[in-house]
Amino acid sequence: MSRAERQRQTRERLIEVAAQMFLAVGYAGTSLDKVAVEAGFSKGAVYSNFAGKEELCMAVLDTIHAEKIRLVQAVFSEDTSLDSRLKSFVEWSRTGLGEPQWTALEVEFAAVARHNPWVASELVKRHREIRRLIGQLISATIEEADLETTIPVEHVATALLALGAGLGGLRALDPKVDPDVFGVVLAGLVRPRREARDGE
Amino acid sequence: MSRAERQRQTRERLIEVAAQMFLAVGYAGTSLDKVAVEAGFSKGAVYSNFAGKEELCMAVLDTIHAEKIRLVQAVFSEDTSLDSRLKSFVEWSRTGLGEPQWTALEVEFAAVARHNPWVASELVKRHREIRRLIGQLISATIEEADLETTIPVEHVATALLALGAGLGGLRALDPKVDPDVFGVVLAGLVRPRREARDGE
DNA sequence: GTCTATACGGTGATAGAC
DNA sequence: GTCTATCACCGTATAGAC
Repeated sequence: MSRAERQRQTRERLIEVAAQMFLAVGYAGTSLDKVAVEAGFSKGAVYSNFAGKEELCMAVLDTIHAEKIRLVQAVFSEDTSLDSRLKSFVEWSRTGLGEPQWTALEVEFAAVARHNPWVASELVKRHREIRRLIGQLISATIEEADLETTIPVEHVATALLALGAGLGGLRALDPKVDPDVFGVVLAGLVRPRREARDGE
Repeated sequence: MSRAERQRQTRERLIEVAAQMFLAVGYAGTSLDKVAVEAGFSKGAVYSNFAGKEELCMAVLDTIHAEKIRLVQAVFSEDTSLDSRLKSFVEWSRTGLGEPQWTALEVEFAAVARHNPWVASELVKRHREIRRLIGQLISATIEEADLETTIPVEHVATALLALGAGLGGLRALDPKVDPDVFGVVLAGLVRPRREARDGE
């Protein structure tokens, strides 16, 4: 028991340190040796707990994802008016969702996946799940708000995921890129629902 | 004279070979040694013609950018109906603009810029120029077509650039991601212009 | 079973010969 | 300008201590 507990702590400590480094200097810029030493271990400890650099980064991203999803769902579960919740979401999307360091890592790691089928398939799983989640949130929200999307909801979900990643990438390079673009585009893709259609 | 000509040929040959490799296996996956040998030179020749891996990749991207811009402008300069030109563009955007290998490289290289201020500033220059170009094309097109964007044109330009990069990244991983999302979102962001406004 | 120590192949980069 | 030799560094693999 104490054995398993210690390993869990080692694993978590490695993930914690790795997360800081990956976010600060990117995937390629992070060396496993520095991660291990900074965490108080040797490089071999990393390989005892993770199959390699890719798996470590995947574990890091998974903890970040869990946190992001938790936050989004918390925002949409607020017991306030719809307007208030949407405002909270848009406000949060500017900082938390588009966080350049995170999005840049996400996007850099996706490039790594091109050489590693395992990473690719794992990422695809997560992307599909996230798009499903986004679609659900949008569907529920626009229904409550008597809005409709100007394009199919699945397309909106894919577009928002891609837009978030792309914007984060741009903003990581150029701080002048307007972080509001995300919310503005989202607003541009919905319109008031016509309760009673004329011709149909 | 023959001297300068030979060096120009060496440089072009290196860029040509490097472009193939960068696109095929990505930035990190490409080694300068293999590029040099494949081109018929030694690694030192690369360093005689380029300051390093980053500059070589930047040169590769510049040739690709020039080609893409040439194609887009050719499409919009066609001497046909507006509908026909737009159709050409949307058709081309599905394959040429969203080409996963290219977008993935673009996005991977942007991650490199985080350690290299020179790369960062060069990329920012190009992004701003491209957004300016996109904005011009959109402005001219929607005016001719009596359309208007639902959000400011600058935002549309930024959004399309980000969306293209993000979608390319997603599609490089997951072929099932719908390539039409780009065109659909673009269509969702424009609407017929009201010639005579009521209230204002 | 975990972690340390060490070694290996390969990379980007540099210095010097031609 | 180009090539060869060399260096420092990284991810990975393995052997052995506890």
